[in-house]
Amino acid sequence: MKAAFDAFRSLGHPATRGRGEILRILAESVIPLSPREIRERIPDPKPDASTVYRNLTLMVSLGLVRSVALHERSRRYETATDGTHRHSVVCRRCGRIESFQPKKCDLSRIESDIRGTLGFDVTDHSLEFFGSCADCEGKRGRR
Amino acid sequence: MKAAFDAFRSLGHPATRGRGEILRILAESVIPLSPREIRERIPDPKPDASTVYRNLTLMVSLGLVRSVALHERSRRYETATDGTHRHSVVCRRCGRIESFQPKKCDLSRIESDIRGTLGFDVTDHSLEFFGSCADCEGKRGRR
DNA sequence: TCCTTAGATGCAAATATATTGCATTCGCAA
DNA sequence: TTGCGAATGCAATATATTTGCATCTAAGGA
Repeated sequence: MKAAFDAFRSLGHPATRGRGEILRILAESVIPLSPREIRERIPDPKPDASTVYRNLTLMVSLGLVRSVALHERSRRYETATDGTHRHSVVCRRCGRIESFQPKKCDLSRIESDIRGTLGFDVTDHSLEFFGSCADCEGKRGRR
Repeated sequence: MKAAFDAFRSLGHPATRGRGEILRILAESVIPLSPREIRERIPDPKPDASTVYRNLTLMVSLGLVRSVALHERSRRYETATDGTHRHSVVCRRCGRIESFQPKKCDLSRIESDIRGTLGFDVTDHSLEFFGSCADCEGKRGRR
């Protein structure tokens, strides 16, 4: 967890326990977490919820964390420090979430088309999949 | 707008003015709209906000409308009746949104991989791009 | 190690967004 | 035209997020 602290210091922000905990929790999770879930996993004494929000915002702007939108009421966050990029798969029936690293995520063609037609310089994208997980799939029709 | 009314009736739901207006407004918009924006565009007398929410939820479940998550506080909605599928591009600087129809959106490879590795039956996906629009791009560094 | 200070935190209050219960009204099929 | 089940308005409530401000703390310098 030393690395987490250095990440903040080297970017000119004090390293606090809460910040370290948030990064640790996100690094340990295999799926993106909501601010509430993150806070619940921090051992007591927990930081105030507002602190968690403020830190997540900061971390996103520093590029340490990425926000993910899974069509829920709140946003989720995932670690971005490992340079990887994950996509989430959400079950529309039970809400189960899984994340995976794409073998190759080649959207560069689309991104260059966007630059050409809309003049946007695309820096990143967000891709989520929705459907039914294996369990719910098996139960289909049994309602 | 007759079509909109028939869409509801044929699905077993009464066609009301509010429902027709919501579908019309979404069909006329070139970008996804938030519930608030949709309601603002409905001529007086406007339906109650709760009615707008209830109807959007219904329309999503009927497949008439699709929800889009652009990493904002609220969800946005777009028409789904034309069978097309759009992707949004969001400017991180000014918030400007543009939508486009992908020439070809071939994520079927990824989707079949997902079925194979995670056992999920993927029925749809959501893809958004983020970056800087042409205007903001031009202003870069001029802060 | 102690001191200083910019920045971080806790707490409370304010907003924004979304949902729900219930009485009333409306769409539409007979 | 009438009756019923579904839709709506309204008010209350829930949830998510943001903000002001007083206090506390991390981290560099003396």
